[in-house]
Amino acid sequence: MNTFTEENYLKAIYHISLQSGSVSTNQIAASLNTKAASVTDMLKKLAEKELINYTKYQGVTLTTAGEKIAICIIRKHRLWEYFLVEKLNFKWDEVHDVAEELEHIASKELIDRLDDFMGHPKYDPHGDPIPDSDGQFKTHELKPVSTLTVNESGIISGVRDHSSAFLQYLERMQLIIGKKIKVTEINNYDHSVILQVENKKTHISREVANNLLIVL
Amino acid sequence: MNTFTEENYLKAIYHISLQSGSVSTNQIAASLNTKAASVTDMLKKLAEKELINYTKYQGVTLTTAGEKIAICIIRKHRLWEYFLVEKLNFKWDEVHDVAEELEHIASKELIDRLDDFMGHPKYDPHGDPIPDSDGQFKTHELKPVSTLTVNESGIISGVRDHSSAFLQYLERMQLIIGKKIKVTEINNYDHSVILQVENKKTHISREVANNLLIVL
DNA sequence: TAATAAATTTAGATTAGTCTAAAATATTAT
DNA sequence: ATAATATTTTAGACTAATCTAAATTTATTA
Ligand SMILES: [Mn+2]
Ligand SMILES: [Mn+2]
Ligand SMILES: [Mn+2]
Ligand SMILES: [Mn+2]
Repeated sequence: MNTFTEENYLKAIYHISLQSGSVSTNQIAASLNTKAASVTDMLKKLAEKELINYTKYQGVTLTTAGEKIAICIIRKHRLWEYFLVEKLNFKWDEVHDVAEELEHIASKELIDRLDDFMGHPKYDPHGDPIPDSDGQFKTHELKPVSTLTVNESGIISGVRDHSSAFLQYLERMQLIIGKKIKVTEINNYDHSVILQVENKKTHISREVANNLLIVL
Repeated sequence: MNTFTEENYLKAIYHISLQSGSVSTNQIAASLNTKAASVTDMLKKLAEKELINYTKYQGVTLTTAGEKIAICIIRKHRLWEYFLVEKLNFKWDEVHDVAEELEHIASKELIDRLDDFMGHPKYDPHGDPIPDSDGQFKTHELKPVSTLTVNESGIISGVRDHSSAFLQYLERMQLIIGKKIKVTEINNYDHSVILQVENKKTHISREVANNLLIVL
């Protein structure tokens, strides 16, 4: 098996590659709060184990084996987050750090039974898809509220920023996964947006509109 | 906070001291499948942190702080075992190894909410008491079936041997926590015991009778 | 009490993961 | 194309946890 540290590197590489395509040493270092020199050392080890493709100075990609491990960790992370929110009544902004620990519990049996126990949820509390036992999951195409024009509407389905500050703000504003919203006005000057949410109007900044994701 | 390794040492010291009173370097090494030299190194570190009282060649005892940590780990271990059996349908012989990992998840909030979720169970699946949030727990006085005489009875309430071989055997024989048993006969030659369990008779060896615990 | 055996500690190495500082390579801008 | 800058890798050192082998201390037993 792999160490916690190796698992965290694989997960970081997976997440970065989803956004930027290629994955650089510095990106990994930033994402794991470590130094580039440490990353280089670990990349050599992961390449040795054939979990990544690595050529000096050229960045890395996951091998099939590496990606499988990364997705398995992400499955565990998101299932535990779902458990914490749905069964133990944690708030959606409180679960990430505990899930960072729980995701490294090895037992596959455990996570599959937990999945059964909760009825095979498809999305975690932040709207991110939960891979199934075989690592399969579908990404629904999400777009930021900021891409909508006046009178367009959608259903809140995810967040781009996972920070607890942002999550707490959304909860306070009742901008919660599953709610239907409609854009009633866009401010010409600062691009802030006024939303119709149920029977209330809510005014959000451009930045919030950029980080709040919907499906049509 | 403490490392997993430190936590495992504290837990081992706690368990050994319950049985043998004093705790020697070799006992710890045996219990953790490591070498005496490694134990000595760790004892120095734990003494430095004031979690144990240690004088060279004299064995160790836990300080109040050390005992508090040990009990906290044991609470987590036993609550997770309860969760695995009661909520995820694991068998009682399958949960120990996973609990050995889960017990090191740090969050106190998590374990207290898990405790709430399950309704504050008092005993784990093997009959061992679960310390409450403040580390308090009561030990009911258990005695081995082998101490009973003919016609005495009791309720199965714990095991002395936690090996899966023994647990699987008990389950196969339907000798399960909570069942009432009565000694109907004791074999003079090999000290094996015949039990009345509900409407059936069950024949168990001296060794099993020694490792199966009851309350009167 | 002195010799022997057992338990424990020390000395010196090893491995995983990390760091800083310096060297090498790649990128960008003139 | 060359110089300046940014990125990445290497070199060398550190900590935590472990090991084996040797030295020391304690316990046993003659
Ligand atoms: Mn998360
Ligand atoms: Mn999430
Ligand atoms: Mn156990
Ligand atoms: Mn148990």
